[in-house]
Amino acid sequence: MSRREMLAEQVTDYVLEHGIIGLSLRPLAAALGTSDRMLVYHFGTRDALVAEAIELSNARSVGVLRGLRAVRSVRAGVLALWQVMSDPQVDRCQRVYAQAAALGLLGREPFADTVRRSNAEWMRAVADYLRSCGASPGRVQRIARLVDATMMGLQLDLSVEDSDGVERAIRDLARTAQRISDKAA
Amino acid sequence: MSRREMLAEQVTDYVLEHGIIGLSLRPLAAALGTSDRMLVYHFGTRDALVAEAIELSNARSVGVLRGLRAVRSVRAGVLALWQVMSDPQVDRCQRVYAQAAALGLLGREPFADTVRRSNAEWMRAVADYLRSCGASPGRVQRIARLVDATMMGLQLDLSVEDSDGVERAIRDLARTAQRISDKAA
DNA sequence: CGCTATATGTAGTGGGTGCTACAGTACCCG
DNA sequence: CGGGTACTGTAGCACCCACTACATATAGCG
Repeated sequence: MSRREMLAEQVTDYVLEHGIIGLSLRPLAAALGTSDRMLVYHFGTRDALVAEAIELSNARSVGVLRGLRAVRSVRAGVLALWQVMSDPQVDRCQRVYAQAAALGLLGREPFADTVRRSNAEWMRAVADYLRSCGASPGRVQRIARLVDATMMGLQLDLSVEDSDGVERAIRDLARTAQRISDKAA
Repeated sequence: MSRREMLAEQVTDYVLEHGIIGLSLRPLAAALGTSDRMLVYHFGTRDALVAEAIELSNARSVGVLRGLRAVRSVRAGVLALWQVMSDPQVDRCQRVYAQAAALGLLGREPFADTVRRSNAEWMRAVADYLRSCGASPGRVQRIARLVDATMMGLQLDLSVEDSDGVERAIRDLARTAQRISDKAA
């Protein structure tokens, strides 16, 4: 494992903890026991660093999701998915993704491609998992999109207020997903 | 209309255009034809300015929603809601909200209360609208939460990639909302 | 040994940041 | 007219930013 790779992992840890929005090199470097000089040396640019951290963060959450074993129904699969999303590891990754999306929203940052690719990979993993739970192959994309969007929105809500209606919403979502998979539109 | 109020409106316009994430006083002031000196004079602090812009932005989108006339069914109401959310005016407000939430996600900014209140007000407006469309009063909160979260997630998705599955997801959501309203859980 | 590539420390540059001190100006009320 | 109040321009402070120039250390390899 090269020095650069090690640093990239550490940077990702830091980013998962502190977010990417106000990230600046000097505090980051200090927390890692190195200097901004080194970060720029290894990664070339702050933006490149952040992009790499986003990719690694996404890879981690995809990894967790890929390791999830299938359950018997789509409905149960959605509930299992929500548990994964609530796992602190994955949760933090999703929040980084939300920040990246929020930053990209107004086209300010040049990470559009990175975020797009990460999201596509994540969506693929979600769809694959739901398929392995028995979701209709012809409708799994449609289900995955609905499930992913709703969970993202609920997570945003959760960070704003600890709302109790979230569990209920997840159950509604799970039932809907099951229904879409079962019968024709 | 006091000078301060006029400035606040202009600031809100600017924020809806440029977001709140990297907002800095000098470019903002320049765009408004004034100076950072003035902004600080009228609002006291950059953070206070941003908080006020968030509130005004939210007030605008709530205003649009409150002006929406009821339709005959929950299902149609959800579709109408999505149209409102897709309106550039409201869309931008929601994006500002997403940015605020993303900022608040990791507790970095002191706007937690502002965002919380704004969100509560918005959720109330959504619930009121759905109720006026005939949603079961006992379940309207539950429906509103699901609808709002899903739409927020879909909007985030839309900003990342112009995904075509979104309309489909909205229709699925509308049908689900109708079903929840109609029959017991 | 010497040479080269990788890694690191020191110090700095130019620029942007929020915010302030101070000195006004314009206007309304008495 | 005099005096307060609302507003504005100029200049600057102290700080943080990403990034760089330059010198240096260390290690592998012939």
